[in-house]
Amino acid sequence: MPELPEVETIRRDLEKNILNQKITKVEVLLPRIVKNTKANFIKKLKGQHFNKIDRVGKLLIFSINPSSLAGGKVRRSKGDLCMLVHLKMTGQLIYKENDNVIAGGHSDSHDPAKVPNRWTRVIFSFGKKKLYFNDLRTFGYLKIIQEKKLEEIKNNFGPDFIQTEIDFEEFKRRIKKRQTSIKAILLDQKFISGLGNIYVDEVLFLAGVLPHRKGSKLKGGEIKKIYKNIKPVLMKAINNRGTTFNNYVDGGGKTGKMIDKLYVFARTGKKCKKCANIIEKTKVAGRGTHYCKNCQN
DNA sequence: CCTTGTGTTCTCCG
DNA sequence: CCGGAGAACACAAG
Repeated sequence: MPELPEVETIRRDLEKNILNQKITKVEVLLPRIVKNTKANFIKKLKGQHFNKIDRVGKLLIFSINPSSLAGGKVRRSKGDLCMLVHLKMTGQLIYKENDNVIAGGHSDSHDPAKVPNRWTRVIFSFGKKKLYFNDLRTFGYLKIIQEKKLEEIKNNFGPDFIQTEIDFEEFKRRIKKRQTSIKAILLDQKFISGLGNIYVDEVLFLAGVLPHRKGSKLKGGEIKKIYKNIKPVLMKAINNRGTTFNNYVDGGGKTGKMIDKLYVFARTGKKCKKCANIIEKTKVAGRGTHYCKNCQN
């Protein structure tokens, strides 16, 4: 379940490795994963290069430039193209320096530690170097769009606490007028972007607020605690290269180190790290929700 | 059956 | 009846 810290970790890993390299081959193994047709997708990418990777919420934006400009001054115009990549729940972007073809040269391996494997959907080649897009449940997508459409797409995302300064009074005012649970509010990508199920539970634990509480009923002090904990939770997760709960790996195919540092998520039945109470699990906003009823009110 | 991020559709309420 | 908010559903596969 890649959320902001996992997507940001991948973004940074890929920026170090694939920028300004000519895309020599694009293989689409599962056509419906690319949003415009397979033929068009390949045509728009082949022979070009990526010169920048941005992120808005959990969405990655790869800028596409003609390879004749590789390494040179980046000049972008409205007609230029971008590739959007959303990992949804089980998408992966794994970069490999060497040709790491599995034994026998087949791509039907059931070993998730090897690429390509049976969940590999798209392969980008930069000469011998490869970037694999894997997706077990195939909710993720890759899509070529015009740069001028970006503004409209970005408008669907709220600020993310990492790239943007957020005014507390505005944050409080907007929470106060919502009649739904604070968990649903924090999961709402139009309100703030980047948080998913894991980090919403973590933020609410640290803020001492129960997830089912309605936004309108929260006290100013409680909203302040939520506000103050969002950035630290995300930064800590980025510094630990993300949470590998089941499927997530970084841009080099390695697991994250954040799972051991979580307070409540996936700790049902275990002792609270602050008060030794038992962590409980329930359902809020349709999602599995973990909390400590002693530390949260 | 359960799991989840997001887009779409349905329902409710004033 | 309208608009908007929120809830429910759809999606896929293990």
